[in-house]
Amino acid sequence: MTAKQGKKKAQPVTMATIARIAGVTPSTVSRAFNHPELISPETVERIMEAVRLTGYVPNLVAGGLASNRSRSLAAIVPSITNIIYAAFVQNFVVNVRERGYQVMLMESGFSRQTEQELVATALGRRPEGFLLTGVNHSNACRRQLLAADVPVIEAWDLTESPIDICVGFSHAGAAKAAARHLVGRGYRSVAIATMDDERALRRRDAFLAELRAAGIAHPREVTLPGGPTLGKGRQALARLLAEQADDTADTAIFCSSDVIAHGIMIEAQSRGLSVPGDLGVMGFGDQEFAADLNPALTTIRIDRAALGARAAEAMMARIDGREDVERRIDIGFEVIDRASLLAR
Amino acid sequence: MTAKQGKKKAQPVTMATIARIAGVTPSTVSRAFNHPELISPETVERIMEAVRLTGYVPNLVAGGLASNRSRSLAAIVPSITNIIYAAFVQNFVVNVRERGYQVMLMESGFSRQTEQELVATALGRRPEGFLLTGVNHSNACRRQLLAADVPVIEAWDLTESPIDICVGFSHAGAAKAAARHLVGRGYRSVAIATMDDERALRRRDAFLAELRAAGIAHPREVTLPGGPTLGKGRQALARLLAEQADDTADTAIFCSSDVIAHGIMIEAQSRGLSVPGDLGVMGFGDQEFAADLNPALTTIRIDRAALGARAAEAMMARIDGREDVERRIDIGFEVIDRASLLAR
DNA sequence: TTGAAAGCGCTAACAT
DNA sequence: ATGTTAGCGCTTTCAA
Repeated sequence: MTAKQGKKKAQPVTMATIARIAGVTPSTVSRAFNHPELISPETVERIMEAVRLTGYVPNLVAGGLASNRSRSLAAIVPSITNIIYAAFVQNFVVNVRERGYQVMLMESGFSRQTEQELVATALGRRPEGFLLTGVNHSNACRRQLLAADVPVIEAWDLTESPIDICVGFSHAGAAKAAARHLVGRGYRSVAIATMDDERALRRRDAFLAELRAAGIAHPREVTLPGGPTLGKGRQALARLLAEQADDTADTAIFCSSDVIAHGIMIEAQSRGLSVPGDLGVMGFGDQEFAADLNPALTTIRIDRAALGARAAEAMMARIDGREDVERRIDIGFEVIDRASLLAR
Repeated sequence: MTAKQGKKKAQPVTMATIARIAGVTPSTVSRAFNHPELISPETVERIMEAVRLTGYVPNLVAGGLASNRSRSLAAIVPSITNIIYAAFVQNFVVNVRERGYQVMLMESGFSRQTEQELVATALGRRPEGFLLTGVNHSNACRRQLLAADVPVIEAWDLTESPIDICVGFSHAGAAKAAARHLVGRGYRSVAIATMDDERALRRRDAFLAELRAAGIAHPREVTLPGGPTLGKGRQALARLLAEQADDTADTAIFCSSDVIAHGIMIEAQSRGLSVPGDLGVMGFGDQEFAADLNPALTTIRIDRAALGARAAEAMMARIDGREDVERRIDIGFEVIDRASLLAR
């Protein structure tokens, strides 16, 4: 509108524009934004006035190039549509935003290969740090990350040898706690319905081992590929029932996800089986809906908000150059005892 | 490792490094990446060899500054943890990725004020386009977007006067279709359980109007604040029942979300009410779980994958400078008839 | 098909 | 407290 000289294209307002209007040099404008304490209040005010006047928005990509600080972070999760990861990453995003960081969110689909490709792509934008899911990455991926020499937070899992920092909980520990809880409830016939992703399988192994240790002989098992859905939960029970049609009584099923547990409860209901009367069900994750099911679902709570917040905190600490950061942050888990198991 | 001269900090490999190794100038390297057809195959090969050797990753922020093309897009959705929006945006992301675009995903929490702040922040990174949710934005927001002079896709809703392009469906139309479906099924006693976000309220209004037109006098109504949860669905039925304890028979409830519908089904079950026998339930969205409920949920399907894909398509068309793009893309909706209503 | 040169919009020593 | 001066790592005319 106010294009002077009627030039073809309205030339964009840059820091130089602001400097001219405020009667200072660009460096002063830059300082007014980044280190206002170095500039006299009056000058800052004049500059801000010019900013208001023009609607100037500092170009962060230019700034990033000059300062070698992109103020961006890369986050790679297995799935954005899985609320488990969405809630976690959301908390991470909110926490780093407060510090002026923008996150580029990417989805690996549980594939190490994809993860690696995403890391490579992300690297092009020079993020100042990476948030990864899990601790199992391809060698190429680790190599690239190491070469980039930026903080790397591995979330959702714990390892003795993180790339940089890991924040999560012991999947084996959680699964063992589940097994003990079931055994403690008096269940001697136990089954497991599990997704086939790495962490779920790790839980399965620990769960089975703990059962064996408790003298429970032949736990039934059904593995479900891909992401958890109600439909897969229903199938899981259907399959389990097909295998041992006669006696489900006194059986409890541990699921790798609350969603699967929920599906099992629906299938049970549709077959006239009562939970927990005819069948005990235990979930994993303590999603929002777990307490609202009927019966309310016994499950294992993972504090996803804390996970995101701690990851953000660790990331910021590293970016600030602090070396005193814990390299292995355990957020723990908690067995949440509700009504979907028999109390004996 | 191979830091020559034992200098303090291993200086990063840039385009100049590659140029030196390949025996060409930086401009040739740049062309090899962006316009390989202008370069002799042998030269390209030598350059790629140097890239492999060094693990060079082009700096997109420098490139973006030089070319004034950030190859990034901003997307603002009300909530990332609501699967409805997550699925939509996921499809958008996947589709623009294929074209080399990275998206910065932000969450407005259904607040116009927040949305505007996010737009302002995003602008600093000079995205080449914006994906917004809904068609209702603050004036400041519209102004900024207009000033930025980039493509803006407004999704999930349709309007006669989009900022640039809108892709969505008629919420009024969908709600009316729901009302007609219920009336067609013979329901004369109808209730609505709705969230309080803008689009849900728009559906409610249209739903109520259509009922009125059909001569249905006093539909009961319960409004639920915030995001949809199973718990809120349960509460909704509890409240409805508290108001008309005597006769729920022959009543159908239309919900603004499948999740609410699901909660209502759970509450009904816990009270010994049969669906659809004692109570009809209709959802909205056709989420993945809807078909797996017991009874399967009658609902209105919104093709979220198509929504994301069409939005991406429109965005890319605009970025390519095509002017022939439809400004108002209707993806429609579909009544999905399942078992949660009585068939009379 | 390739090179030379001039910037993109900003930041960060180094001066003053 | 502010100005000067070099870049940051790339792209893109314009030449050759």
